[in-house]
Amino acid sequence: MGSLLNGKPRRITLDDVASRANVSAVTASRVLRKPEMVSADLRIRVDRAVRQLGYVPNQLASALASSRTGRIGVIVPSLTNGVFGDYLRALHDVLVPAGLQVLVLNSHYLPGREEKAIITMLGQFPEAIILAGIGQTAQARKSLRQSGIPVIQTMEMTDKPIDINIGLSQRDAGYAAARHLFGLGHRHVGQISAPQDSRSRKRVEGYLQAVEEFGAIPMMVSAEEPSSVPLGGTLLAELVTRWPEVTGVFCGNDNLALGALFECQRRRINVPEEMAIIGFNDLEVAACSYPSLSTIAIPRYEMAYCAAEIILEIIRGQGNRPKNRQIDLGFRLIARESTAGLTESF
Amino acid sequence: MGSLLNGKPRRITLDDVASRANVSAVTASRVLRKPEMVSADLRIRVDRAVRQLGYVPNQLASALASSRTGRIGVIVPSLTNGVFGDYLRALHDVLVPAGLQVLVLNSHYLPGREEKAIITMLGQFPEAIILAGIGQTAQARKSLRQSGIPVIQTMEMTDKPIDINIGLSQRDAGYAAARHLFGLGHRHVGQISAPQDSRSRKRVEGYLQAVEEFGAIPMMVSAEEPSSVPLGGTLLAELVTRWPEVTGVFCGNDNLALGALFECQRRRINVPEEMAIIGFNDLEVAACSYPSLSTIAIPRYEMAYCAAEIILEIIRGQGNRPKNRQIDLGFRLIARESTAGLTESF
DNA sequence: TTATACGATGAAAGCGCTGTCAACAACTGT
DNA sequence: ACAGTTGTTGACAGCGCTTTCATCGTATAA
Repeated sequence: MGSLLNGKPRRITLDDVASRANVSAVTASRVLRKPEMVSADLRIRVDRAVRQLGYVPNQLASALASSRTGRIGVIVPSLTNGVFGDYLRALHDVLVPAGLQVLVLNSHYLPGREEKAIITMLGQFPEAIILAGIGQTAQARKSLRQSGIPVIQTMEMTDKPIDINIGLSQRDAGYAAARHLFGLGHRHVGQISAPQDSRSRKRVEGYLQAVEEFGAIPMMVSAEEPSSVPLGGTLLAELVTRWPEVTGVFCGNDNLALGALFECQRRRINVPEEMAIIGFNDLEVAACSYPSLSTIAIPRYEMAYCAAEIILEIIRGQGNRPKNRQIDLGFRLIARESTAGLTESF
Repeated sequence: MGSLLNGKPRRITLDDVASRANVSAVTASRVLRKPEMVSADLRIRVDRAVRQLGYVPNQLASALASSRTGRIGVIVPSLTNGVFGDYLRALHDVLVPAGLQVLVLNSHYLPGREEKAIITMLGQFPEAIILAGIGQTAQARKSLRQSGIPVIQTMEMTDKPIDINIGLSQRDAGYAAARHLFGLGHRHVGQISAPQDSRSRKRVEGYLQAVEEFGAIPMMVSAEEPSSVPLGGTLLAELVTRWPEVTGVFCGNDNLALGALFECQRRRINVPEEMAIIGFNDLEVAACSYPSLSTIAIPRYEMAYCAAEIILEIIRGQGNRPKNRQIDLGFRLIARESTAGLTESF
């Protein structure tokens, strides 16, 4: 059994299975792809042969012959960000049971790398592509269009989707976060961010809108480096140094917010009494930190779920796109301890 | 009508390029794969045809014909865990510049899903496979052996590697963490964990060894659910309820440690004065929390880097495995504020 | 000059699988 | 009993590319 000795272990092919089961290769193939088309008797024989031989289908050959790769391409800007954990989970939840494979590539928040990732991905012949954000390069958009496959842009809304767009208004969400702080009575509300992507910038726009609406002065600090917990601390330090009067801060995301919280603790600034903090995304940690973090919950699982279902529908059906190509899934403000104290005045 | 997806324009193939350049398909292929074998004249003609037609090679067909896919399979138990972020980065850093593709699958810490992932992966014909951990199912091990490709198990050591093993002794590392607490003078050292994988269990073994060595009583709380920050809080609460005398806790990983820290803050238990906390992995957040978290740093980047280089060597060379198939990269104890105070007594 | 080596090129043969369609058996209703 | 139907199965022809291996012209040695 399993002799590792002989020099060239030829791979088990469908033909091997077929001859072992005394059927034709086509039938063996059908047992694997469309079992309902084969009689029970043969099905059992083939299944047994597959098991005995340890046959593993060659997906390359299968894809080449059928021009269906069963692959869905996904490009996200980060794998470690908790947001994309839930996002990818939703994709798997829908796509894997449907017999599709999810291919993930990481763009590292860089449009250039996203473009490369898209090209690479297209070379794999995915049957659809799901992207995070709407900021693809012109070249990338062109390649995507040319490919003819369904393309879903997620996480934010756009008026000119490449194909289909599922998201939320990041600007409105940013506005809601800032307005929450102003509504609590804060007059000096700061903003810290690591605006690597257009979504982050949209949130800042929302903040600025609120600032203007409440007749306040914008107080913003940002960094070009990737967002991280420690960066939140650094940025908060810079913020309170430049504007000591700040009593509330809207952080571009929950990691920054957590870092800001730690920095406040380190500096003996009480949260929320002396500094109210609101984050963005509603990562798991936001609910259990001390004090717990107020934040904006975005429907990341739902967006991905919805995207996956639409893809399924297009692939199963005749490739017809849904009537509605722009879907806004909204967001929710979650008020927790880090902005508690005063009652919101409206 | 073999076009991909709803009968759009036919894809440009190598034959199209060849006839446009007035050469044979073989020559066109060579221009792309082994340009030095083709005369300058033809090379230029083919290159021009490629550009004019916007030809993109079909990797499926190429791989099928040459039985070289240029793919390296990687299976990790989690994508969101920060540990695997660095791990995957190292893999990309080495493999992508070498012209290889990195295919990642997620096993969700379940041996059954890992087995499925391995089968799926093998169906893609990777030229090598990198695994996290050593706990593969018997079936998975068999398939891997049968495939004949290099297999590298990482993250922990084993006496019986499937092929090659790069890691560290999780048991020793767990022992070091627990011993650190005992060494600081703590007599009642607890342990919390979410032992989804064998690595986590090995760390607990190390803890138990230290407990015995210091003549202490084991005080352990664990949960079967996936590890998370909030779970750390829950487990710490359970720990101090069952053993109020506990003054130090070794957390199975940094997320649990962070949750434990928050729970201590919530309960007004001072860290480290009343409760020393040590985590595991040295995630980014451990260094910047307040108080900062002591932890065990594991060479996750190095392990992956090393694995990638070995693979490169095997693939480039004649498939010869390195002489040393078991590589222990060690670990480091990082003492920070969460275990500060007393001076370690040895 | 003739024999010989060599580099450049193309024809043919698959890689392992699936789509198509024809062949055939086992039914149905009249 | 017959044609008509339904359901199974297999032969064949590729999918787009690469890998032989044979061919050809030219440069080198004798």
